[in-house]
Amino acid sequence: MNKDVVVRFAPSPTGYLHIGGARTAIYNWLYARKTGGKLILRIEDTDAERSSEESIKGIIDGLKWLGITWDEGPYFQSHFIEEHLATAQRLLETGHAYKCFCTKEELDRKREEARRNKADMRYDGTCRNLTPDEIAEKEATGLPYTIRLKVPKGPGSVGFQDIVYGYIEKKYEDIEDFVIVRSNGQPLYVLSNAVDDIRDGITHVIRGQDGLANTPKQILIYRALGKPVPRFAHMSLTLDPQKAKISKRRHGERVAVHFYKEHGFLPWAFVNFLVLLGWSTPDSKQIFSKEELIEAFSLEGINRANSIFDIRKDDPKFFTDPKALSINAHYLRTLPLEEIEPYVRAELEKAGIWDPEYAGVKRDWFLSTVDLIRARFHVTTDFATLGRCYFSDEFPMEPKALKKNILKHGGLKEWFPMLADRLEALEIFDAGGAEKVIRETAEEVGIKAGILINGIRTAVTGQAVGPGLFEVLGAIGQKRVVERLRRAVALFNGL
RNA sequence: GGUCCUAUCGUCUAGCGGUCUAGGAUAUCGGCCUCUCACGCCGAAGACACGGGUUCGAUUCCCGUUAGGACCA
Repeated sequence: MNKDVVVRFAPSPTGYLHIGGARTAIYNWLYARKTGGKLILRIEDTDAERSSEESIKGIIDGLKWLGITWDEGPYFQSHFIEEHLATAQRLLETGHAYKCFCTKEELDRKREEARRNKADMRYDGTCRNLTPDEIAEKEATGLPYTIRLKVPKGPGSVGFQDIVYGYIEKKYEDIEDFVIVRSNGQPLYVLSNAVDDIRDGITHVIRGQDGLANTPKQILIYRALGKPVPRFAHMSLTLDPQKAKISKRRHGERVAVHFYKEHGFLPWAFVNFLVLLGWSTPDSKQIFSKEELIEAFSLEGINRANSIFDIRKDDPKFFTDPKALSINAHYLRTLPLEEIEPYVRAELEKAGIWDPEYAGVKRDWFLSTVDLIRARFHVTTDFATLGRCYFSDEFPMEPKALKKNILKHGGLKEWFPMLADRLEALEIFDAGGAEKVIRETAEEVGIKAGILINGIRTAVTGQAVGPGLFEVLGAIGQKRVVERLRRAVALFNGL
């Protein structure tokens, strides 16, 4: 293992794993695998109010489903609060931080005043220059205090070379002496996060662009602590079509990883889609195997502009980003059958139409049927819905198909039984044999073969569309085809 | 309000001063294939936010404007 690279994924367990978090996890994971480095999973659960066990489980399940593997952890930030506070104490002792006794009221007043003067409110450093005696005096009265980091005075600046955004610089004078420990004794995120990253030996911080703005503050903490500063790579954010940040509140389950698991996405297809949301190779390659992606990945390929996850809320044709569906469909029809077999099985089991023999004596039939129908499916759930007629005798009849392909041609009332008899009489029932029977019958009764073909398709599948009919008949099998044709005569009774 | 980031087809993006009459993917439309629908193949339409510079030459560099986003409050 390459000891030179240690990255981490550090989610807050305040909800399910959403696509933004998944993307961050994927980039960290890819970078670790690419460099032979180490990925640490750290749960930042210090917000006890909003954190939950359920959410931790959801995140871990989501990562596992995506196929993201980590080398260490999960660690829990809440286990290290003492260390965060001890670090603040050390900062106090070394003179890099100070106690601030200013009350909320005072600060609010100053803030209000600043607003009236159209100036920015930065902490004015009232307590920075307190003498030891003054501090002792205030402490003796039991006054609560926050701990603030001493930001250097003067004309300098903190800068760093972000791998994605380039050189970012912030003037000292634009940074106030920021709070690192609240008056109630809670460490702030900027501090906890930096302390954890130091302890875990993180060399590359790959995180959302929302961390960009407080990176200078964190660097100041590293410096005050005399620790080496890691490299930073901030990634663009994922927005909704209204260019608003995606959130559970606004978008519900649709932005959750588990939604895609439940709606028939293959995990790798989803990873492939997500990785392309804000990252690309110079040749704009679209489809990657895991090995290819690890090989091709680079932090430099991350786009600086935010990208839009094109969720379609009320689109009848696309229930989510069309590109995501397209990539999923691509994998569904091109992956080796054995790879999608378990997913199809899971869908059929969920629908209650799984036959254990599909994994036994009927496995060859099962795989070839999956192969026959998969080309026009987008998600694995389609196997249990659109593909139901191949695995169950109870399947819905589409009204439009019924009308157009069956009821419109009254002659089918006689032709269906005729075809049933002839197909039943076939000694070898296969695509070729069925085709011969159907075409000859069409000629005999003097109609276009298409009328019989489409009528039969609807009678045996309930649909107007599907694979070539003769292959369909071969897949459904002689007995069921004959039964369904005879049963179809009853469809005319409703007239 | 302050600071910072960003801006190429509807969407994801390539482009890192001339190779751009701006390439790919997806979505859309048309054609071929055909028993239907897909797949596949072929084709069409579709973008450099705006305004100034710099330069012999800007999508590319600089500055403003606008818009969006983030962070701090």
